[in-house]
Amino acid sequence: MTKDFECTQESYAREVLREKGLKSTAQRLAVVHVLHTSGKSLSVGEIHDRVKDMLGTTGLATIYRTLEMFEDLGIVNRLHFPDGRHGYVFSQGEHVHHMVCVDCGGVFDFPECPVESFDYASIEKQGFRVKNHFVQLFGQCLKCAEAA
Amino acid sequence: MTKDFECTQESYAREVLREKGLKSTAQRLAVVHVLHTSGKSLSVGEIHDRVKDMLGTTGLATIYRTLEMFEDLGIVNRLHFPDGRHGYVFSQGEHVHHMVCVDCGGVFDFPECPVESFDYASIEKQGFRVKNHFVQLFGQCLKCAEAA
DNA sequence: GAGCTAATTGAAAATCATTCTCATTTAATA
DNA sequence: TATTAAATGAGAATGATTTTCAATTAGCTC
Repeated sequence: MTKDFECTQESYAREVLREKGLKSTAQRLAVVHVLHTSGKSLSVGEIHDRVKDMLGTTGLATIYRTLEMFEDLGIVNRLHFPDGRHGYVFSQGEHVHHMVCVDCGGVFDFPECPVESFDYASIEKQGFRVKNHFVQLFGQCLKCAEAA
Repeated sequence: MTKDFECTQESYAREVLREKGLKSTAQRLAVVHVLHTSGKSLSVGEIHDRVKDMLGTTGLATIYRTLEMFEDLGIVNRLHFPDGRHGYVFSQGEHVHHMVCVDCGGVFDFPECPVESFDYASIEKQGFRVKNHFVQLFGQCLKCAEAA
């Protein structure tokens, strides 16, 4: 499956896949497409529905397999919501964190990492070696604040 | 169910429950007990098993109901693991974050919040109003580092 | 461009996690 | 001790995720 025109996100994914010897299937590229054009995080079910719209029949298991693989590859980030649900957003592997609008579900990046500049002294005093971290902000976006 | 001797964590939970007009049942206090004596976060299933050890028969649904309620009351915090699983730790309502040892699963608090001192300027420029945040560190604890 | 092969997929079943229902029990209060 | 609303247990129901396996396909090679 090759298209004449392809956005940078799809080319990026294609490239990462090739580097790992993985195939750039229509399903995988469709997942990239729905995620990066969505503007908000999507649940597995939403991704599945949109990919089905694009490709016709598509198995749910494929969506799960793709998302798991993409997370390992740094192509998607998984968000955790307070109610236990998960959402997925496109990522190009940069270190960003996400701010989620609790009203509309919109997701916005913020590149400055609050944890990176944090002084770990008190933690390291106890002997911990911090390897990575998960940060997510919840709040209200401009649009929803105005609508309220 | 009243005991002659009770640890501060159980008294604390009992107090929070009473304030809300909720009952201090054996099951609820057992959940507090297994969580605060565990030293690491526990899954729902682990909590269920340990509570059953303490009380004999106990319904799994009760554990779920208790954990959900306790989270609302600030008596427990829920952790999110990279693989999608959840763990629960005891909390006395303070604003702490958790550092999880990826080897032994041990959980350690750190009271200094990296996000609270963070300069939100760039985010607020875009109109976001940050309401709360979720932060979790992953790494290796002293014991596991020494054992390795 | 056709053939080859390992990777990938779809569909359904299997598994695991979570919530709901409802009859029974119990903590808290009087 | 009696009352009553809150809480529980058991199992069914629901929902999320993973597995299995036969059929399909992307990415080579020629």
